[in-house]
Amino acid sequence: MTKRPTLADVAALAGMSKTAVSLVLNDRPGSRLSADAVARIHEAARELNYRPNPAARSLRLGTTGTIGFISDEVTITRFASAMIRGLLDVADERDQGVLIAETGNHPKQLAKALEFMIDRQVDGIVFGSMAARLLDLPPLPESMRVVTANCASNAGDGTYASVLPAEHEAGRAMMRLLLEHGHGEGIGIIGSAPSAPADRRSSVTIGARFAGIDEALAEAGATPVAVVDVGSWEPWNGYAGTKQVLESGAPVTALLCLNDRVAFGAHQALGEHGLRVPDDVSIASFDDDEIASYLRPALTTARLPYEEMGRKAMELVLGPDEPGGEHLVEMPVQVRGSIRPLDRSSS
Amino acid sequence: MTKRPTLADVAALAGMSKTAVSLVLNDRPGSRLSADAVARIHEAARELNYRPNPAARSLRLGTTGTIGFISDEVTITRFASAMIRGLLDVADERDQGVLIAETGNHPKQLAKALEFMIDRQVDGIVFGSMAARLLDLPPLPESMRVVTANCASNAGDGTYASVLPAEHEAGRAMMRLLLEHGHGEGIGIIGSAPSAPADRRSSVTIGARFAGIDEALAEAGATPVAVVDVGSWEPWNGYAGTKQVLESGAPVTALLCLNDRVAFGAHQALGEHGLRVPDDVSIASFDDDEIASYLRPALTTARLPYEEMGRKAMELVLGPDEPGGEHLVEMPVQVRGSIRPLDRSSS
DNA sequence: CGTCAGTGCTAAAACCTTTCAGCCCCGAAG
DNA sequence: CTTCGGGGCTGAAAGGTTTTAGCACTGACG
Repeated sequence: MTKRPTLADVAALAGMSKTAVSLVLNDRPGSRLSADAVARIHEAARELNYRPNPAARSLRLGTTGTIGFISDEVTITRFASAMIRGLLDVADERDQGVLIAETGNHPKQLAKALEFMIDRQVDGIVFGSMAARLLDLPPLPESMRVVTANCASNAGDGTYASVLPAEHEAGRAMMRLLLEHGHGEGIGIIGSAPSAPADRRSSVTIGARFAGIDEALAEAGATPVAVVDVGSWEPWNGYAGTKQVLESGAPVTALLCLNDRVAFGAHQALGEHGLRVPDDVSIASFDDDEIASYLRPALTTARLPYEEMGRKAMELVLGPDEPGGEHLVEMPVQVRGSIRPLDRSSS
Repeated sequence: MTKRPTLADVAALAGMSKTAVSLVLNDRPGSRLSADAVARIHEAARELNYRPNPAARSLRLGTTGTIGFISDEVTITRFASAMIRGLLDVADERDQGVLIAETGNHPKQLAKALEFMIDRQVDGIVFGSMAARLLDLPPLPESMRVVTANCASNAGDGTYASVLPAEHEAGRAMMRLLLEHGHGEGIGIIGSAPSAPADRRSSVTIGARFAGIDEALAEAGATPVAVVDVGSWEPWNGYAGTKQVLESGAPVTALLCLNDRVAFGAHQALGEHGLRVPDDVSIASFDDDEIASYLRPALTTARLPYEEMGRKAMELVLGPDEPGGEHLVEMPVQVRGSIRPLDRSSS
């Protein structure tokens, strides 16, 4: 193991100039070298197992074949890690590298990560977020390609492309599913309504989810028999909120939980009250978290399409066109055992 | 936004040579420049907001300030993603970048990722794995610093440092915990024994966990009243395995589950049999997975220290000394509500 | 006065690519 | 016989940094 072969080594072996080798290896159109020369160069490169030095290339070209991924906590927490899978898949297909950094929501960390990426001359940046928040981005170099995944940016002029889950559709679809199963008279909703629907900073998308739910209700002329605000969407809050509904005596036949963890808590509370899923109460929720499939019966839930958002974001940032606009990714409904048609006789 | 300032720009502004600027900015020991010159250079650099070009530096130095992280599925799946948190934390503290790639266990992908990292001249590589397997690594450049996290490599000569969870200790500790709570006469173990303890390729560490469990049993002269092999450690298998134990009529007072997902299934099976945790049956397990804290009562479990392993691995690869040897990271026991002392009267 | 040791600083090479500008030669057209 | 065009190829510069070797000067010492 001596030293990596360089362009000059290949040139020497092939008996040609560095220019010729570079031209051939990058098969530059318009450069006319004899077929013989081309063959000799390829042969020499193969023989030396030549691989170009990316640092030198970057220096000359100002381009790196690397995309930066900056997120609040995507890489770091388990919930959204599928997003990385999507990003990496696409990057790998196109032989691009991915440089990652996490900010933990500290603006200072964000600035540092950004500086780092720009210094390294990444060809583009994907910003990811766990909760679909509005991101405060400092001004970036004109030429930098930027896509935000599961979040939007403060650049209100639509400068940056954003990839978001189609929450409106999903909210509508889940509620309709419940209605179609005959639960119109006994629907409970577990999970807080967004405190200020216009507060895009805390969540860009949850408002849309609620709008979809409301739309489905309005279309059917139905009203929930219970709506409980549980604060943060954690299992213990779902448990408490559901308990509260049950103790109030509201005649629920189905629960729409705002995420799977809340649904998990609801499941526990139902169990303790001697109610069975789905025989006594149906449950529908959102996210398709890991636990959704662990429950017995497994949860019917609308999947947050992290992997697809990651793919889409990387495709946009690598794509031929300047990225821009809002891209919605479908939230597929995973139909499992937690919903059943309401027995007419019991109404 | 014109062009990034270069060393030459700083030199011109300070009225000094590029050499002087480089010397000062890297405060090279032994270079004697006048205090005045040093001040002028710093001032100029600050004024232009100069930041060195990493590509140029890499080209010259052959070093990149970047560590590669290659794993089978760590980044991609949720279970071990805390490992990345540890890696990134340390990297960030030391201003290092992290380049990631996933192999999905395909040797071809591994080769590609490796080639990529070597081309980019990363300063070191951390190999991670979800399941503590034995990794097949192709030969690497002599100078490359390598650490494996939650896995070992085939380089049997101990060339590469490895960071592993202290499974033996943890196995022993969990079993002792159960014994100390008076469950010596009624312990059931849910989860397969490793089919071939010597098969380091499928798991380098699970053997040690079982050895620890056995050691604690032997020390106390106790024998489990039931041991059930459930195949893969998933909730549904834990459920089935536990059901089998209960139906066999074995007088279990405590269940040691080989991971939290199995424990989750066990919890469900106990519930369906009208048994309560921990009043009727105690549960202990391993991993400290997300769901361990969702259960009611929450699970007492020995944590798989992914984050700490990530930290340790990055520290080793960045550390001053050539990494080497095996580094065990403690698996702390998270004591929660799922275990209670056995009522003497019931024995 | 010559030498010597510091002190303060710099020119230029090296790292490896890509690319602009241009060289030489040959055959064809004027 | 010149001019021209094009085919086949190359020299050298540029990109931004680090580092080696060494220059010019001053003051002290023999």
